[in-house]
Amino acid sequence: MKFSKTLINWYLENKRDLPWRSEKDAYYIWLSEIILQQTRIEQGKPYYLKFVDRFPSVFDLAAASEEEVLKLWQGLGYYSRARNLHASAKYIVNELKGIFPETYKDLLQLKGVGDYTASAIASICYEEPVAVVDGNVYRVLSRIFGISTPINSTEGIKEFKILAQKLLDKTNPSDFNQGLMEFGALQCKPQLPECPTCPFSGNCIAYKEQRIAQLPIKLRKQKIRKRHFNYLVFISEDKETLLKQRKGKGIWQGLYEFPLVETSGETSFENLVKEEEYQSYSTSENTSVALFNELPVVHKLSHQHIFTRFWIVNCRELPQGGVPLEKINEFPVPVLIDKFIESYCF
DNA sequence: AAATCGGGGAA
DNA sequence: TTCCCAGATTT
Repeated sequence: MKFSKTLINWYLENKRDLPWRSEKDAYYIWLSEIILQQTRIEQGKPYYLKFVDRFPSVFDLAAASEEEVLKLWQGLGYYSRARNLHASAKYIVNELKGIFPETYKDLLQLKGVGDYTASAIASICYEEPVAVVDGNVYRVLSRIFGISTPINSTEGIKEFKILAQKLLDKTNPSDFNQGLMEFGALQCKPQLPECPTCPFSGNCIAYKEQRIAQLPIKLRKQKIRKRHFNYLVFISEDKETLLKQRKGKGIWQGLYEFPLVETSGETSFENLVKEEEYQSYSTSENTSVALFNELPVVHKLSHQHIFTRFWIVNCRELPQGGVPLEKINEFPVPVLIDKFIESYCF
């Protein structure tokens, strides 16, 4: 039987019931696709429900502040997705009169929408015959067709896209694309795939040659950078603290955190404030400093390990821009900061 | 072409 | 621990 026919039959029998499934409105599909980038369904699902509830239309999303969008995104990671989502919503409302782009080519113009997401929206919402290639698709195709080209090489990216496009059922792109991904997620799993019950096992090259565990092939392992963060948690007598918004290039852009002193290693409070601008009000009289955690909290990102110490600085008053402690939960913060706030209980 | 950007779940 | 997740963007 034809590949696409077998696949779609499997999909119609096995597909999960998900909140965005059978949805055709591009706004909702777009929302779900951005949320699910590099994110497991089970992790993204509650966020999707929150966003749909708070922003039922692209107009609601466009009218919100970036801070509110980031607050709703808090904990999901890759925060540029939230900022791009918000920017694109404003672009759609202001430049396109709220009408969503309807082709792969036009969808690509949206910030945060690349080849995968444009293909997903175009095929699911408009039945445009463009194949999606996500992590699931790489795995399924590399195994069934026995392809050893590294999936994160320029060659591989091109080769798998062409193959998926060739296999695509042009009369039913939506079910084909979703079926291929669903098949990878449920049947052709990374570990211990369900080969005995697989409808393709008879034609699967990796299965025949016992290379299931070796495919797909992925190159390079990024080395992890170690960093040392010292957060100054000011607490004034009128129960205020200081928060600063992260700007510029690195991690957590747009999120808030306590005043940060990054050092090359563990350090003392004296060394901490010596070179920083906080000494004006952190070393004056009537202040007391206490190291909250002797053992650094290790916050692990996929590309860096952050060794963190929190320093509690009780002081009489803060210069300006203090945040009342009861309002601290209104700010979008990294998980690292949120966990501290939860554990400290001001 | 390679680096960067989060956080969590599973083995 | 290690790998991976409905990837995109910057360097």
